[in-house]
Formats: sequence, C-alpha cells, structure tokens
Amino acid sequence: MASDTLPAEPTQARRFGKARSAQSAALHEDYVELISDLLEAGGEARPTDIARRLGVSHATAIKTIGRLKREGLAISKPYRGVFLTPLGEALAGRVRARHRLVVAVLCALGVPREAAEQDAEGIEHHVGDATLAAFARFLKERGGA
Amino acid sequence: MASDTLPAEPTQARRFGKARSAQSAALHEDYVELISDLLEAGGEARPTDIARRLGVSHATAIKTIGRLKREGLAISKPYRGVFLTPLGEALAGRVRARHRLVVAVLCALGVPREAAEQDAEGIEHHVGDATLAAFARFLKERGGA
DNA sequence: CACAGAATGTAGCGTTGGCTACACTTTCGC
DNA sequence: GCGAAAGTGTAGCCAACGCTACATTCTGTG
Ligand SMILES: [Mn+2]
Ligand SMILES: [Mn+2]
Ligand SMILES: [Mn+2]
Ligand SMILES: [Mn+2]
Repeated sequence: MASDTLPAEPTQARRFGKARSAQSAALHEDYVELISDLLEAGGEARPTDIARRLGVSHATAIKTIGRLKREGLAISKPYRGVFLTPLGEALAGRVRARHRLVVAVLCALGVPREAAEQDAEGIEHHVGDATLAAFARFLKERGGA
Repeated sequence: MASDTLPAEPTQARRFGKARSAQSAALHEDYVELISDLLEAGGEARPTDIARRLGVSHATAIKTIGRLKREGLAISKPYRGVFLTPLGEALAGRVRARHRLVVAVLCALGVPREAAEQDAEGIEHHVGDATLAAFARFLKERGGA
C-alpha cells in the first residue's frame, strides 16, 4: 500500500498544464480586481496607486497595464488613469466574488483572519468552477446549522 | 456599507509580495515533489520522464533541473538521472504532505475527486503554516465525528 | 504665472521558464 | 558488435515581469 502516488502520465501533465495557465492568468486577475476596487472607492485608478498597492515599481505597473489594454480588459489615455472595459468589469466581478468566497471558506475552517487574507491572494487563482461551487455549498450548509 | 474592500496600502503590498514569492517557489516545489515520487516508484528520475509528466519539453525540464542543482536541491551527472540532496528530500517531504492535506480538505468540503486533484496542484503552493495547521485540525475533528 | 515636485511614461536590463533545432551519448535489437 | 532509436544536453529564440534611470507631463503653491 502507501504509494498510490504518481497518477497516469497524461493526467498528471494535464493537471500541471492547467495549473500553469491558471498561474499566468493570476497577475491580470489581481490587477483587474484592484483597479475595480480603486475605481469604486475613489472614482479613479492611477498607475502609481496601483503600483504601491501591489508593491511593485510604477514602471512595472504601467507595463502590465499595457498588457491589460492589449487584451481588451482596460483602457487608458496618457496621464488620465486607468478604466476597465465591460470585459474587464465582468472579470473583476467574478474575481472579487471568488476572492471573498475563498476568504470566507478559509475563515470557516478556522484559519486566522490575516493568514486567510494572505493565502487567499494566491489560492483564489487556482479555484476552479467545481471547487467554487463546493465552497458555496459548504458555506451555505454550515451557515444554516 | 458593503465596501470594506481595500486594505491599508502597506498591508496589501505585503500580501501581494508574499503571493509572488510563493508563486516563484511553486515550480521548484513541483519538480522536487515529482523527482521524489519517481525515485520512490522506480528508483530513478530521468529528465525525459520528468518533462513528460510535467507536460513540458525535455529542454525546459533540463534547464529547470539546472536551477535546482544551483540551489542545492538536486544533483545529477550527465546521462545518469536526477537525485535529491538531503535538502531536496526534506523539501519534497514537506511538499508531498502538504499536497495530500490540501487534496483531503478539498474532498472533505465536497469537491469532486479530479477537481480536487487539479486545483490542489496550484493551491498547495499558497497554503501557509497557519492555514496548514487549521486544515489538519479541521480534518481531525471532522474525521472523529 | 512660474516653477518645483509629483506623477507618468519610456528605455534598457536581467531572470525565469517556455519553445525548437541540432548535436552527442547510450541503449537495444538484431 | 553495429546501427537505429531513444535519451540527453546545448544553443538560441521569445514573452512575461521584475528593476533602475531618465524624460516628459501635470499640478498646485507661492
Ligand atoms: Mn490574488
Ligand atoms: Mn484577490
Ligand atoms: Mn503543484
Ligand atoms: Mn503537488
């Protein structure tokens, strides 16, 4: 017994591949979520604010915002702040809801608040639809108890 | 109410920063875990096997193995397969245990098996010590019911 | 209104982690 | 024991995402 480790090769390759894709989407998700939060909180999302909150240089933030624009998630004119396209808004909505659900589940499992917030920042990007649905069910049942 | 979104700026920057570090460690963790699994299952871990299981080209795998060696996690001589240093073995042990715990928790929450395995592949790298401890407690209590 | 300081943008660099193409070794089958 | 197939390694390319340094634009204060 003990070692049922090692799934079949193609299965394992598919899992790792999907995890890689999820990872590469993560940064954009965080940017879009943050931009949406800033817009909602103050009416504007400026590159420098974004950079400070993400803990990167403003040059890095501006470059990434450029990629968001290229992908149709954001718009911006020079020196005018960043806004989201409808596509970007839609993504932001999904990402924010997922983020909150992940935090809620972690807290429900007894994870301390700040640790939950911390780990959720990374975990959220790897929670697929089936897992998300299970999380929602878990919270609902447990909340009703 | 509704918007207690937006944590304090330094807090948020710290969270994102830690998530970035966790991410950059993720690939090495997966390699080390896989190498350990292969060694245990068959006595050898060959670059081509590693590459196939990760779903990347053998050239990519070899380059990454080079970084593992540089960091003191692995050893290899040309054409002789890859082995782990004691440091690498220790890391593999922790990573494997964490991986299994994450899968177990997801399953306990009602996530279907394959979705759990899939999402755990990414989630595991973002589960800190406090969260890990909470997961273990949760499983123990729930198992005893 | 000028100009100092802040914000924004650009240029150029480095590492990571993908890839393909090609060269070299090892291993196997005959 | 030879030669083909498989495995291994190297070289060179690319994109993403970090950074610093510098140039440009905006803004607000005197
Ligand atoms: Mn995040
Ligand atoms: Mn988030
Ligand atoms: Mn993993
Ligand atoms: Mn794993």
